[in-house]
Amino acid sequence: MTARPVVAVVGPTATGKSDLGVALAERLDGEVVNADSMQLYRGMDVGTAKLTEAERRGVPHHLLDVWEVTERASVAEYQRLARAAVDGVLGRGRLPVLVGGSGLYVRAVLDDLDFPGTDPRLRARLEAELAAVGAPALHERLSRVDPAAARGILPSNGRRVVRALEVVELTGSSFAATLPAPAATVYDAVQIGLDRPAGLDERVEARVERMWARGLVDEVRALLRRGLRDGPTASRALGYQQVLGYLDGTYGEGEARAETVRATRRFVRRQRSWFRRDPRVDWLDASRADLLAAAVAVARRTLER
RNA sequence: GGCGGAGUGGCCGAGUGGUUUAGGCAAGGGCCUGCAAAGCCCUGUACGCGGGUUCGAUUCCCGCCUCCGCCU
Repeated sequence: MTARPVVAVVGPTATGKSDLGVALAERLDGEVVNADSMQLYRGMDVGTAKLTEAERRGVPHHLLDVWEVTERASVAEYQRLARAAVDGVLGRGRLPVLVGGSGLYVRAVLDDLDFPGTDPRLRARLEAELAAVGAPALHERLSRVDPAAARGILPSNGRRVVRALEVVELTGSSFAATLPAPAATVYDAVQIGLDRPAGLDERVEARVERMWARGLVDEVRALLRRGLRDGPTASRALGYQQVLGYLDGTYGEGEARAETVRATRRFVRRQRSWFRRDPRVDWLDASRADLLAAAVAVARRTLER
């Protein structure tokens, strides 16, 4: 058995990662650590397809419901929390099962990523400038102070230009604009990639239908009272964003639902493109009958080496 | 049957007698170190059919077909 084992279940949404995570934890004496950026929010349950208490079947779950919807998400903070959670599980002599489709979050836990700091005031200033002069102008400035970073970021991508400028101003040194090759791992991790080459579109549709049936609109109304609109991250989550649009009349309810389906499909494409390029991911077709056995086999093969 | 209008890439939808042949959506591909369910980038030579005019027709003319109105 390796020293610091972690089993990660990754891949696009609506493939059944959460269920597999629970099953794996049961079989391998594990505890689940969430790696889904939106399930970190308290009160975002039906829209994020968070497992219910019953569905967790007694398996401890970490890092669900830790942020208020008004808070801006932060990978760096997530990294601290998640590493602490994983280490806690290991300390109990159990197996951490990291489950989630947020690519950067998964990587922040498993790989040796170091996020330079941030400063709210500086960030606010840069964002104001972005709004005033536009992304290309800021990008030009970036190319003067940090040409390498500028080359790695498209002039149109305001968000990333702002972050790069922030890091440069804060640290006085250059912003490493590209990820290191996926190699430097902090844990002895297996990444099981779950996908459904056929039929995922239908599942996405069914999932959105279910979200509505289970009261997504009411959930959003409740979150509104807790400041959802002021949350820069939570208010943009799939489903939530569209219901907000419905509630203020931007579109009808049916339209909001259809738009949620479309946006989720686009999201699936982005998730695939993120996870596909990591050669360490072992892919399994989620529709196979012996999925759990296959996943257990993959986990054991890698961990008991 | 008559009159009028329309037929454009998967859908919507502009437009023009000829270097780069709109745009939007959908679809596909990609990027990614502090909002990542976010942000950003790339990819489609299509003009109903047959003739004609022309150096050249998606664009002009004729016929046909289909659709939509109105009339009989």
